[in-house]
Amino acid sequence: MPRSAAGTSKRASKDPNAPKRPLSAFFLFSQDERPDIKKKSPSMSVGDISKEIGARWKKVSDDVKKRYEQKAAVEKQKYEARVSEYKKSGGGSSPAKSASKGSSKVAAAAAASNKKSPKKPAGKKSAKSKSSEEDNDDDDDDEDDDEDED
DNA sequence: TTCGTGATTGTTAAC
DNA sequence: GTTAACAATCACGAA
Repeated sequence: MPRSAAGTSKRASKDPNAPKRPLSAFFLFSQDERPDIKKKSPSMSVGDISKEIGARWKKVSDDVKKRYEQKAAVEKQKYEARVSEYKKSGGGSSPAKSASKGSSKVAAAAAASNKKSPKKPAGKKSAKSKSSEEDNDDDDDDEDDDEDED
């Protein structure tokens, strides 16, 4: 089924400043596998790599899956916390406010996305996070790691 | 120069 | 309960 077919904007309430959704177990798995697949097959396109990841995902043992699911659960908790903060900051009512100083990373990311993709809400192509914040320790510094511009 | 496309699965949230 | 959007990734093409 064509997921991107419907342009009905069922979720018109999508806020550009809303926290990004957490990565699922499969996506965490893909992040680990993608570099490996790329290394083995540099000529593979993103779509092909995705297929390969999907195939591998079906083959991995439950133990491995469980490990990724646990990581995904952690991400989910962080996401929920971020949503909480986001709603407290205005819940999209006043994006400018949160962008000013309300939500740390969300605002920064939104600002960055906004600068890069002013047309798109959350920037489907935001990405680039790895290149930019590869030095970012994957802990939970997403609460307050920016704001150095002030 | 900048953005969309493609392809995957899981999760979330709107209806 | 159902359904569709959206999450990461990035080379490449199109405008």
